[in-house]
Amino acid sequence: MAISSVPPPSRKPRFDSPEQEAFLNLWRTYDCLKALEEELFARFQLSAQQYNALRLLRSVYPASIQTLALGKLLISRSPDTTRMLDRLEQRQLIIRERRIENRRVVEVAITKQGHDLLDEMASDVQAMHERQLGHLNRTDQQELTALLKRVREPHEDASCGWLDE
Amino acid sequence: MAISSVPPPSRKPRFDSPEQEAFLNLWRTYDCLKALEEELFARFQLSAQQYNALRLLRSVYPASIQTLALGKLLISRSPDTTRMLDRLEQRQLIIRERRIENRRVVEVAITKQGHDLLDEMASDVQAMHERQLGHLNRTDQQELTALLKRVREPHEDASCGWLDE
DNA sequence: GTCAAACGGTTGTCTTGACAATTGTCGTCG
DNA sequence: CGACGACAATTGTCAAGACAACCGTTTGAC
Repeated sequence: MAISSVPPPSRKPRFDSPEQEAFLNLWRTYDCLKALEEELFARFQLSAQQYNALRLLRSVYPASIQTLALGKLLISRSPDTTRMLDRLEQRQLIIRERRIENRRVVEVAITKQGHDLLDEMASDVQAMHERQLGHLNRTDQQELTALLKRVREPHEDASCGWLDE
Repeated sequence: MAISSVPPPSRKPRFDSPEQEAFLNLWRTYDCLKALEEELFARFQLSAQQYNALRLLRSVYPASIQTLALGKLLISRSPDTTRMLDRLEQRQLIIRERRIENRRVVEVAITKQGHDLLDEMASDVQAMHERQLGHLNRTDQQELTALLKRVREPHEDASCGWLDE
């Protein structure tokens, strides 16, 4: 089979359906904003997931939370919570402790160093979010958030419930 | 440092800013819909990126396209186009051919088998998109798409221009 | 012509995510 | 008490993604 190298003769429709167009735009937009995130987090040697884990741990501080419960709270389901926490523990940003009364569960909490790191990052994170979405006015932001929630609504009960609210 | 195991004393605000709330919703929603995609594509032993590559190749058929140009058209930037195409070529879904007049460039095109696979998947893909976003009416879909485009607008020129339109 | 820079793609290497099986622990039922 | 199933977490393994260095090729300057 030979390959012709003439320019595209007739541009076919870009999307097969409006649903596909919406989803591909969602994907593309997420990917676009994610790049801004990662650029920032990389400077602190963190992944977005790790940052969110720290953020969640701070939100329950001074209490702690079980490993699997934390995993469910994370934005994207990650079956690999253990190893992600390993890396955070190595840097002493979190502390893990096996319960005495139930040795199956491991409680996770953020440390002083973890708090300090979040504080150190705070202003940069705020600036990054400003770059990401600051050009939308408050109304549009709320509308976007509302639309996204409605997109998830029929799926929440299935595999992707969000317990962080 | 001891870990207290009492329930959270006072729920802290879930988000640091409306921008963060919007972005985390975007992330979560993308992740949620992606799960539906992957469930489908896995049945055909494809990744979402590979499916989109095939879709793009079909859209320029019978012409072909250069490797790097295809990489730029893909939804999320992947520096690893070569190996992804390797897998597609092994299954004879695409064909690659080094140009004679410029031996640097490699032209990529979809094959008969590639077309057949897309045809075979078509109805399932349509049904999946229906499940993803079918519960939004046409107006809301368009509004979501429009909002997402406006989100990307100031970033397009930077690292994430979308050439597929 | 010859050399150097730019280009297109490929390969190596390391980290990260995905899925499955395993370990250790607890509750419970016989 | 002892065995079994359920549960929380960990570990093993493999495929994907990220980043950078590396060919082969072409172009252009001199």
